Amino acid sequence: MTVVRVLPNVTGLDKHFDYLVPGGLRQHIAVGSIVRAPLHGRRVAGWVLAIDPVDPDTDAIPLKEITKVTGRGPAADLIELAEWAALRWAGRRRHFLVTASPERAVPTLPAARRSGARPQPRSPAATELLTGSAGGGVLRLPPSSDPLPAVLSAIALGPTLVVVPELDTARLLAARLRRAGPTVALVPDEWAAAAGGVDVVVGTRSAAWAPCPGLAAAVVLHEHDEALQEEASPTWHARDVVVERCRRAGASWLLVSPVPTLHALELGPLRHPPADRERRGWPIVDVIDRTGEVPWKRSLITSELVTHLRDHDRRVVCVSNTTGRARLLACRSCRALARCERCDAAVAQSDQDLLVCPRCDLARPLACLECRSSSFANLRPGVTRLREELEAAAGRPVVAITGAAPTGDDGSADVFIGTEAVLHRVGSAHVVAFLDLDAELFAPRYRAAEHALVLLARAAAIVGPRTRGGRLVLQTFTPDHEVIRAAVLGDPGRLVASERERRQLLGFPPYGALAEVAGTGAAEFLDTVTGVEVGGGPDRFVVRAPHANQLGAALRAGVRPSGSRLRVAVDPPRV
DNA sequence: CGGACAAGCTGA
DNA sequence: CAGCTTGTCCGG
Repeated sequence: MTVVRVLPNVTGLDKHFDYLVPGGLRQHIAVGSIVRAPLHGRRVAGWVLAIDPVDPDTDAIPLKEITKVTGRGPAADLIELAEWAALRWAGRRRHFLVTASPERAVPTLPAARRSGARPQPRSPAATELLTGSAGGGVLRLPPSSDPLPAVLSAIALGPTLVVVPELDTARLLAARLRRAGPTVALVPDEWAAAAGGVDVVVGTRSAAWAPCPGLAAAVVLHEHDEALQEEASPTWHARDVVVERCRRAGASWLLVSPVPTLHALELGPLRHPPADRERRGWPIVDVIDRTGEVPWKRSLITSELVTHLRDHDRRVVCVSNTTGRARLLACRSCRALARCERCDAAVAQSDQDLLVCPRCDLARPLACLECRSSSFANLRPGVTRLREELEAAAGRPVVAITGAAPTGDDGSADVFIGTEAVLHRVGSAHVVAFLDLDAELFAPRYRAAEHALVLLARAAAIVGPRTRGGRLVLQTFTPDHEVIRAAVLGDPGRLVASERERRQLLGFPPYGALAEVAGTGAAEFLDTVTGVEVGGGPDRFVVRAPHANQLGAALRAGVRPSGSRLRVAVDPPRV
């Protein structure tokens, strides 16, 4: 009788078990199939990792039988990719296989839908990268330019996967592609159609794991966007999964962004339009040098800004980052209010990314007590007061927009103030003003400069190119900063050389691997991890190794002490 | 993870 | 010593 190796879909259990397959079920089973099987007195779902495994380490044990075949799951190549990702990000295979599986059972696949005609490639630069000897590359396009030609260049090669950071972008792109001719599956909703076979599979981060039989090419749009990385552990990044998947499949890949990350530039060659054309795609940048301000008269609302605010024909978006000054926080995953573990008071976020209790001064790492998530919503930022001041200066209504509030651009005002979330909520404006860009430029994170340029690129997409009057206003005490020069010249490449040198010198990613280990039992756990350099502590450690794969493997080989509640984040977005 | 089973604590 | 909690082990 056939034997299958099954990985149970059970949290906290990363072991596989062998089962017998009753004759009637054999024909419905393939590697990746989702089955039900008895385990320790219950019935659990799981994935078939292998059929008739060559190393049945289980000779002595009487095997039980599979109960049922639920349906299709991730194809064999994705099962292997999950194995790789589990090592790379020190996670469990289960996490990745859940992401790669349909939300509801798919007993049978629909027939393939492929349009006979392939689109003409529309972007010579994209085609060059996709068909080059490196297998792929990075395409830098100015902020508001249309990526569709590059996507069509990929589709011309065969079945294509397209990953974008946001669901709205995915929906829009899917609709545009359908109009252009190719057959499209928007995942996760159309997982079955994608698995059956279409010309293009489109989706957000999780689409890196979507089925795409015959994969010939993959495109990641907005490669710089943080949403491409999973916030919860394992903190995998869609860019890296897509590139590894393509390498294994012999497919081509393309990373598109106005401001590609150093991580992307390490993966393959870069192409971009001629300097003058790229620059025309960026907005006008007004740098407001605040170094001349009288210290006791400092205000975030400068006279230059007031000029824009008083021009009632202009929509103005103001960005003020309140990092380190949040008064009230709630967990983004479980919605619990961040409270002090000793006295239960609501805690504030300090400048050092600690949760600090205003009542008893106890500090702890940025992690939810309920669910260990480190992502918090800022419920009471300092933006409220700024809104009133702006309104007085502008003489018209000003709407405050923060990450937590469900408000957006409802048409009731043409001036907005908010944290960087405002850049996601307002679709278009004439001017975006960064009231205190230095807070971004000098944030205590190794990726601060890169992130600041990402914000400027996002703002640039909101106001549009200089040829249509788009304008950024940057208030700063460091007008010669490389990030500002890059924006002024419309040349993101200006930041790359200095940033690369700095990171190489300090061994920061991508020229070295970093992980953050926090939670109870972290110290004991790290005692069992070998071949890495450990710093920080006592409740939050930074772990380093020369290469990401090495770091992930070392962390996964570590022994978690009983009762430990660890959060392991490889390549954490902010350190 | 969650069921099984052992060991520890409590009260009549 | 039944009845309950707490902890550790392990699954095919």
